[in-house]
Amino acid sequence: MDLRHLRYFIAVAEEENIGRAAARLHISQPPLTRQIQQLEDELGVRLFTRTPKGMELTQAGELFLAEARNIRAVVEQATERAQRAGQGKLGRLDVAIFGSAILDAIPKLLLTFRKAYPDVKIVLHTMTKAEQIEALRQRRITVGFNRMLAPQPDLATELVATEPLLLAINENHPLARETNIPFRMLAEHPMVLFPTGARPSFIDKVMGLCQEAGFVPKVSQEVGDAVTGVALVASGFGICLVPESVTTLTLPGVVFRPLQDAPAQAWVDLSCIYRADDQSPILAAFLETARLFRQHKQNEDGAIIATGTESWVADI
Amino acid sequence: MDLRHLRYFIAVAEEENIGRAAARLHISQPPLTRQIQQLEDELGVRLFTRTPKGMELTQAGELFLAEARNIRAVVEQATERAQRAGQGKLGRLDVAIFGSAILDAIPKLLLTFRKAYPDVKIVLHTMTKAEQIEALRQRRITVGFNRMLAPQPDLATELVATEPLLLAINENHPLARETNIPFRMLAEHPMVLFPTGARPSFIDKVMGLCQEAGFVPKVSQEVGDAVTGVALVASGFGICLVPESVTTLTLPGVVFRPLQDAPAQAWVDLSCIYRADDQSPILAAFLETARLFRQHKQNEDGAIIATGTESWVADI
DNA sequence: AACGTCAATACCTTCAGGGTATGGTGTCGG
DNA sequence: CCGACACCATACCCTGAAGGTATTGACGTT
Repeated sequence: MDLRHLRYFIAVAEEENIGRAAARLHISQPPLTRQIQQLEDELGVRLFTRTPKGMELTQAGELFLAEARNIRAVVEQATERAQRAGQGKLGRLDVAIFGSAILDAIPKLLLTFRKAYPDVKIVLHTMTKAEQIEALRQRRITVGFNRMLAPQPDLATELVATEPLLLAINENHPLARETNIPFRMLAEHPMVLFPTGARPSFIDKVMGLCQEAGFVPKVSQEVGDAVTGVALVASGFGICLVPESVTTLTLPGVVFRPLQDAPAQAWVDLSCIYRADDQSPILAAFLETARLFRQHKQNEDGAIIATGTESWVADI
Repeated sequence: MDLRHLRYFIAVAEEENIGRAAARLHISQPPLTRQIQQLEDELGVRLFTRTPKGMELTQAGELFLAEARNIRAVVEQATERAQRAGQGKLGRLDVAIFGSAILDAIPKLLLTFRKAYPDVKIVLHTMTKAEQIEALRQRRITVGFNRMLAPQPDLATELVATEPLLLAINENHPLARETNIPFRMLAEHPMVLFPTGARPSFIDKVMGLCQEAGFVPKVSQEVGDAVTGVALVASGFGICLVPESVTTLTLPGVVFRPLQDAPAQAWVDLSCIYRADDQSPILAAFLETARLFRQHKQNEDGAIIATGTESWVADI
């Protein structure tokens, strides 16, 4: 049996007349007669009673008509779903994020993507950088978010956002009196660094910047993530350099200050990482969304920094 | 797209290798390659990524595999259901019965049929003889049960059961003292007749028998159906000839007596009636069941009459 | 009786599906 | 580094099934 047989059968059942059905199907009458006979033979069932007026469905035919229509609908739906999946509009995207990445850019990007591709199910996984790379290789995730990604032969990265570094200080800290803090002033104060774990990491970024500014920072404590770092600042452990997005996290006693005279590299990247060989249309769609998102964000950046500055003023 | 494409696609998806899939499908590898390409072209979607190890499903392919399996199952089920419907094993049978027909043979026959064809939905309609004929012509019912059916050009009948006539008498009636009542003794006693309505009917049967026995019955009352007739007997309105199956209906004060010297025709038929042009396999199956049922019943008849007689003895 | 309207049959034609042979590409062991 | 191997893809031929035209057969209608 063939889908053609079903199409023909439905036409004949609806027209109750082979000639008219044949016209509707744009074929001539005899082949249609034959196809119907074939279908009946194959099923071993009379689907029609032939009357001088035309073709009339038997009970079995009546039942099979309902089934045939159902099959037609199911097939149509299947092709349509496959096509949408092929365009990345339907399916599942497994995304890994690291601890404090939920703070700003990523949720907005995910929201944008979900708006554009509402039938793609986004599954979030929290993983460290090393876990993300491992999971990508095992195809357990499609894309991961991280900072400071070392290039990998089989993985590609895409820059999602760049953020300036801010200084998190306890409000009672001497530096908190300053509005704009020259970068070299950091040399004198114990500093909380993060994250421990896989290198290269944000720690290396900070160390590099200090080195460039001509000093080696006093390390007060190394911690696992930004949230813990800011928490230690709140308890008076020292100062801590953090990406701007961490400011969405407010802890009592902590204030954020921009850096003056900071080296040009005092910006930190947020990238996403994915398999270089992944041709999945969903990934392609996601990366495209990320690209658009970043452009959009850059256009807004002036505004963000302006309002940001205002809020620091208000903070003082 | 074709069911063949789906079959091939499923095979390739399962084997993850065109060569093996081709072997499984008993075709050679190149045509299978082509069919898969065709399917992909038609859908406009890559279903597989070609690796040096073989064929690997894409996300869209994964989804389409599930759909394809579903379609395969639906098609299988549809053909199977159509076949069963063609054998009369699936569908609906609209049956008409008359008032007191529920008393004996019909429910047993319907039960037998339902046991043999459990997926045929039996819908019961209560109709008079005239209504049944009308409903058959309009195809609102498939088969009707009745007695005394006059032959119709477009309708056929099938004898389902023959039953002897018994006499229903009030226990205080003088005849109740007799065990075997000669038929001619009925001449002297007022009689309840039924059913009123369409002729020929059971009334004509009774009148004919009396005429043959050489008398004209004294009519006490004409009523609509056997149940009412027996009820009148219970109230002392007179005697009433009834088919044997009515004895399943016990009313206080009513006893049933066999007839002695009854004419050979003192049996009444229960037949079913159906469209002569109805080719429905369900009807055929039902008529076949009715035939078997009747043969079976005839074989048992001796026993039934015997126990019947015993129960008359017990009744006295 | 003649005509009209169906479906069914006979016979031809075409093209899609299947076969064989071969090419192209990546992986693996020597 | 190279040949052997395992894949899939391509080229080309062949057969059979689907479609076309012409006609028959069955049945109602005028």
